[in-house]
Amino acid sequence: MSRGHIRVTEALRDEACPVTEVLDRVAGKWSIGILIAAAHGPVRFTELERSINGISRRMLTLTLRRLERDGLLVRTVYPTVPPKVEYTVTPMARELHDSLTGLVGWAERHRSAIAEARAAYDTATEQRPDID
Amino acid sequence: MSRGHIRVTEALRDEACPVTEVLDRVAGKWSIGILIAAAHGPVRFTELERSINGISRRMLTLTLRRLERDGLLVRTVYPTVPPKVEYTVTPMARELHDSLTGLVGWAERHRSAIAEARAAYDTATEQRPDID
DNA sequence: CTGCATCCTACACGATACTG
DNA sequence: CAGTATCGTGTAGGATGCAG
Repeated sequence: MSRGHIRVTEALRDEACPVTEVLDRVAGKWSIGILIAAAHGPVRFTELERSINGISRRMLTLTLRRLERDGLLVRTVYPTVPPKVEYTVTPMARELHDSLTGLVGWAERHRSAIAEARAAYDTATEQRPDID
Repeated sequence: MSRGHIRVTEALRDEACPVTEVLDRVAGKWSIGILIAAAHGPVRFTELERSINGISRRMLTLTLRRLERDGLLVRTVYPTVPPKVEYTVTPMARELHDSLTGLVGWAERHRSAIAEARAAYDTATEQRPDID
């Protein structure tokens, strides 16, 4: 698929908005989980697949590739008979770790509060369709 | 046990995916920008629209609604002749601020490094056997 | 074991126009 | 000023199957 001109657009947008830039890299449903799981040391493909609950093989591969492309992960292939591949976080990605765990910790602390806020909002927002 | 890092991944899995939860809330192209922009005090709709470069009115509204629903923003309407609406971050959202600015700061520090990593990766990947 | 190819659906997002 | 309504696009992500 040739998307050369698309890259230009992306580059322009990234220049304009550093905030968007963060999200484009760390966004995705599984990026943070992978980065945290790999933060402590080299992790194998299957190891990630098992530890990250709910991820499909396809998304694991795609996310891994994108993180590798952005220089957040290093992929090491051992040409053994059963293939062995290890993913290691780069120093750059390691700098992200604190913010990432901060995010996760925040989510854990406020999970119930958020659920309540949602329920309250939805209840208050529920309009009766038949108000004549 | 010599494989202590396994415990971390297991912990991640046991959490019923708080990671996904964070992203579901903070994800979206504009959430972080809005939360940071509103962190210093009440912000009006148009004020946000002007300060966040590139956001459409529709996405601003949608993101605002979602953040409000999750209890991260409080929406205050002043029934004046020209409508006035202010959005204020909740204490819960304020706790996120450090992690958020951490992310943005990280992005700014490593922007060029990431761009280089991307270019290098793409160059190494575009080894086309035959050129059309 | 570690992927890639293909098909498909959901939804995030943008553009535009209209409104109290 | 602060939205809502509608339409169209791209793409993230899931399911499944094949391969080195």
